[in-house]
Amino acid sequence: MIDLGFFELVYQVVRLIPYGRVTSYGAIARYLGSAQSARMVGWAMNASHSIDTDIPAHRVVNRIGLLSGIAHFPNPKYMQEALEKEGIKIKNNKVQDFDKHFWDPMVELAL
DNA sequence: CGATTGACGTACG
DNA sequence: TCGTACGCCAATC
Repeated sequence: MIDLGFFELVYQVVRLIPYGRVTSYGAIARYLGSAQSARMVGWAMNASHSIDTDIPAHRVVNRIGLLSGIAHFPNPKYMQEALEKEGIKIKNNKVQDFDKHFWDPMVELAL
């Protein structure tokens, strides 16, 4: 039985992030209705390591496109490499053209 | 069981 | 424009 808590909601949204796109913690939080719970999104990402589901957490960055969670990955450089592999340019742990690659669940999913 | 922290973001000075 | 304070909710100490 799936525990439809804040975490599962976050996981579902993150899983919907298309290839070559990125989003922010705040965007997900707002989509879930808890605009000021961006921290919880990060918390959920941290817990994503423990779950079986494949969570493309590397596609989730903070509002400025900074890879704030890079240090929390098994291999820190995996996040940057994964993003670059998807065609996203990373400079100084920051997503270039973040606005172009930004995937807003509220817009894309047309809430 | 109470206090602190945390992969963030917005508001205010 | 930059720096500091607060909120949100769950997990950890």
